[in-house]
Amino acid sequence: MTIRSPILILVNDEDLVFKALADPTRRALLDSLFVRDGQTLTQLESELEMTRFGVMKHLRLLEDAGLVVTRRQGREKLHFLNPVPIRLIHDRWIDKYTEGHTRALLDLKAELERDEPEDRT
Amino acid sequence: MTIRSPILILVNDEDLVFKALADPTRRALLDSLFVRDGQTLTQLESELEMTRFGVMKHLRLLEDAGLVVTRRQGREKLHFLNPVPIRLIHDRWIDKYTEGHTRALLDLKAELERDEPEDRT
DNA sequence: AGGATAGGTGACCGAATGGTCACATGTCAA
DNA sequence: TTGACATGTGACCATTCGGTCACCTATCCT
Repeated sequence: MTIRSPILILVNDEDLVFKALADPTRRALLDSLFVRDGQTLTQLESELEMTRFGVMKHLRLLEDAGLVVTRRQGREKLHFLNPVPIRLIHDRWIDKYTEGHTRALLDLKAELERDEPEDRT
Repeated sequence: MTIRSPILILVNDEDLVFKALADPTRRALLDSLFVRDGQTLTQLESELEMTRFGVMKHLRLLEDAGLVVTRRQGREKLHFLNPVPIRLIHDRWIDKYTEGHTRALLDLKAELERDEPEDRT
């Protein structure tokens, strides 16, 4: 008999993770949870220019992908950010031996952008 | 007058990166380049069940996203994996103070899966 | 109890995406 | 120079995706 861990369930399907990250609204939701964890649907909706139904649909995809974990509290549903799938993406294509080079490039990039700030989505 | 670095051009639009990663064929291309870097279009096509045109279209998106860098050599075009955008995704949602916890969770997951191997896409 | 509030379901439509093909350009090698 | 090879372009079609709405269920509070 094998024991099935909750973590295995959280990060089951990689395709769901990448599909979930492909939408800017869903990335904004992750950003919001990164700043303040455990928000409800209504709280998250108030920060976006979208209907509640749209936000709900996006949160559903994030939850299916394991990027967001939820906990019910009375009639409210709290949403929490789960960093594990993101870390797995990193580990997939970043070689441990070349990770130093990547870090060095990013440091250089930050150095250059300090003089020339650039707008991002 | 400001100097525009090549690195800034490589990682310009985050949306292109996530859209590029959202397709399983494009992820397979990155996997192939991770194993053997600098492959041509024809080499990459031979590993996939798809027309040359389809593969070309996918490589175009990966290049626009900065995930793949190319170099022409005669009539051939060599493709190289660029890890910088992946590292940026990681840094966005992995807090440096909680990174240890994430690593610990993944170690535990690996421990559990050693007894119970699971198939992935 | 009963109204207000938080969350959920299924259908629907316009827009974007994945994949293929006919055709075109540039390069090597005999 | 001529034919073979590697790569590129634009149009086209089936499918998927993002967002909204009408309608429904569950919980809280007076």
